Amino acid sequence: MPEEPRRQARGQRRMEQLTDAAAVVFAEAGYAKATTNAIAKQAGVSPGTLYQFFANKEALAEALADRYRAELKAAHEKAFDLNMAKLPLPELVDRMIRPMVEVNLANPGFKALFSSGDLPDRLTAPTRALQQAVTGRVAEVIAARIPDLPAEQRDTAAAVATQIFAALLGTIVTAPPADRERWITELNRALVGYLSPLESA
Amino acid sequence: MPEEPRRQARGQRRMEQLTDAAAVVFAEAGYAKATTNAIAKQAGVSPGTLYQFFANKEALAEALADRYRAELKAAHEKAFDLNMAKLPLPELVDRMIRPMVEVNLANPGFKALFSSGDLPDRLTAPTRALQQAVTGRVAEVIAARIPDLPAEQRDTAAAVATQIFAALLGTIVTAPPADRERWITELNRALVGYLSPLESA
Amino acid sequence: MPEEPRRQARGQRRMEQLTDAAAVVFAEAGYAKATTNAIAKQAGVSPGTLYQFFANKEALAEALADRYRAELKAAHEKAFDLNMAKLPLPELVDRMIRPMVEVNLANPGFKALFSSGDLPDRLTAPTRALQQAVTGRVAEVIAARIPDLPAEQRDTAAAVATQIFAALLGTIVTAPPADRERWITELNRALVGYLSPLESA
Amino acid sequence: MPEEPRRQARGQRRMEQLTDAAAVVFAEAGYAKATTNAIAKQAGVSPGTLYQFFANKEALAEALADRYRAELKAAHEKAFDLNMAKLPLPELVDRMIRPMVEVNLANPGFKALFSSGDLPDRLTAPTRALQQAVTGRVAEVIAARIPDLPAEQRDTAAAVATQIFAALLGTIVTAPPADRERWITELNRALVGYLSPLESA
DNA sequence: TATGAATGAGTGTTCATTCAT
DNA sequence: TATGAATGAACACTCATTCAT
Repeated sequence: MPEEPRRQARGQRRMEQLTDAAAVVFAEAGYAKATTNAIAKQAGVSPGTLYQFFANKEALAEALADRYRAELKAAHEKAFDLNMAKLPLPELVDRMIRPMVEVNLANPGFKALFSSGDLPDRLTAPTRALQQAVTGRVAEVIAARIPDLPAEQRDTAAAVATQIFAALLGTIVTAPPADRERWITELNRALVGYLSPLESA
Repeated sequence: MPEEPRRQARGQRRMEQLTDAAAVVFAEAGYAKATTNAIAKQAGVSPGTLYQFFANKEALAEALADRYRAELKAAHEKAFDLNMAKLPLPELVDRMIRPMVEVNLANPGFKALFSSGDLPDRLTAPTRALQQAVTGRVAEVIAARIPDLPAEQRDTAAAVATQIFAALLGTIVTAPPADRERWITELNRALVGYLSPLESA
Repeated sequence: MPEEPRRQARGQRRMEQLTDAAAVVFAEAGYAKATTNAIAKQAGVSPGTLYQFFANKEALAEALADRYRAELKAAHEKAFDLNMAKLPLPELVDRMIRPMVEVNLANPGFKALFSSGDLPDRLTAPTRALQQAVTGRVAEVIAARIPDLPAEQRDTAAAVATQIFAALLGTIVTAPPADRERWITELNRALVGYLSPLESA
Repeated sequence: MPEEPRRQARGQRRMEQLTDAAAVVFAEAGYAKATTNAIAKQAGVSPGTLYQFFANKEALAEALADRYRAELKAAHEKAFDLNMAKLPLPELVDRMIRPMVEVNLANPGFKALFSSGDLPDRLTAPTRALQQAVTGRVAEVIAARIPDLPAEQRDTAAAVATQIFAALLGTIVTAPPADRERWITELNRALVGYLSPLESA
């Protein structure tokens, strides 16, 4: 009797249902104002069921952040490999940026978790994890491009670049689609401007 | 008998007491989770008193934002004048940045209002006003330095610079004091990197 | 498994519990001073539960008014039919009045909703609905008894009769039981006195 | 030095100011929802001053009721004397009713105190006093007209008549001026209908 | 007398979370 | 597993009343 696997599969589906719903509600209301009851309803499920799978609102955010992390990673792996690290910097930056913007556009809840100043302390954890996933990836690319850069400088640069990216992401996503390209260009220029001096060091 | 002025003075003091308290509580809890009762208690005052001076939580935030705006302006005016616009860019940026960092360090609630993604819609107004005060100032300086730059490019640059600044502000303020200088340097490099290409256009 | 019906039944019971409690508290304190927390406590339930079933205090009053309307209708239908419209007027009036007085005596909150001057504007709606239910019934009876009476006169008479009734209801219900019959007689005389001239028109 | 009288005069004026203001606010908001601060503001006075003259909200209502009582009495005395008690009943009733309606129309707060179902228990006192002033006057007239009527019946009749009057007053005052005369007629018919059988007893 | 800032218990309402079914 | 009724502490805000000036 394949009871167990079936159950697990069902559970898996439920969890996705719920994180999907959370993404929608976080996107509409922001994390702080999102209510678990609203998320449950959006998932077509009772509040009790939600708590069967997630210990609390925060756990839901964490799961969502994990999912975004995975999606981000997949998008990057698909669009980017370390051989590209030697491309001209503006092009390299462009190739880094685009998939992230697309993941963002495709996932309305992303921004609520990725760039948010007003969260309860404990939620900073998943937010930070999400940011660090990006930072780590950026650090890798920098390492591939400028192998001689001391680790500390490299990590600092990656952190700063990520923060610049996070800051402008909101503007890009919120902007009318027609303006989006312009803001992406600005983001590119900002990152190139910041990173290029490192290469000649 | 200076009855009236005395009373007004008392009212003035109370309002400061309350915005002070709001700053503390916003800093600790963020705007969304800050409670008016907590603010009143922090001010050593009953909730009713708070509402004698401020119509609601939002009004408190607005008043606080106004105060920060004024303080920012004063700090800038003291430390900076447009003659400096012709200094070497890194130095210019440094002179712009430092007073803002100091105002921030001195005002724990600043960040909660200045860089916050998760606010009720209506609060976006004071937040935006605060950001725009900065953006405007930056635009002025750019205009003084690169008079031929088209207005649109100038405003875009000012907006982007402000957002980069806002993004790194958190890191600077949160960082252990020993690391602060390092982060300020990075912020400087980021801004210089972004802005310098404009000069040769 | 009769899960669903059982749940619904429970919900139904809760709603009755809550309207019962509201009736008691409205009766004791009047609508304006009645607090939802007091109603919840009277129902032996937490405030949150109250709001699971009723969107707000007003909704509770509306439900209560509806219930009274239904009870009134039932009482009338049981004790009265239009064939009686041809009885001698005093007897007819008596048969109209008695069931209403009884419903009133049995429902302590009735008066608070039926005859109340000091309600928030929006609550006037259920109050008015309740009064109009009575007015409508009275108009029907008048129509059956005096078919030739122009509609406008009939409706005016019904409205006035209802108001006379509402005015004396308080006295009747408040009076010591021993005096009640006396006041009912007076109410009867008042209504007969007002209505009888219409018959000879 | 005429200090004392001047002071008293000033106090008198203040009290009038305040009862005037209370009348306005009661009329607009009803007794329950009227706030003492609103009354003070309407009087152009601070809340503290209000409490210098009136122990509480209720005392204000009492004073207002007293004033209305006096005004009513004056109006009646001006328009009516006991010789009229022998007029045909409809005319007599008309002469009783009109001045009261006029006082009502001229005093927007009257209704809030005279016919109000939803008041805190203790306020019932002034309301009742107001109603009893009317009842007493009606009883006098009945006594003059039907001297042989036993006191108990007379008082009952006066009470009932007053309540009928109170009930329809709201309709009359609220109605569009064009309809007012019609409602006054109905009130007259109701009272005549109720009272005329007493005469032939 | 007059002021108006101050009080604080209390209001209607919300929501993360639990638990009997 | 799933339900959804139930919880209750907490929230933003109000207002009759007091009191230092």
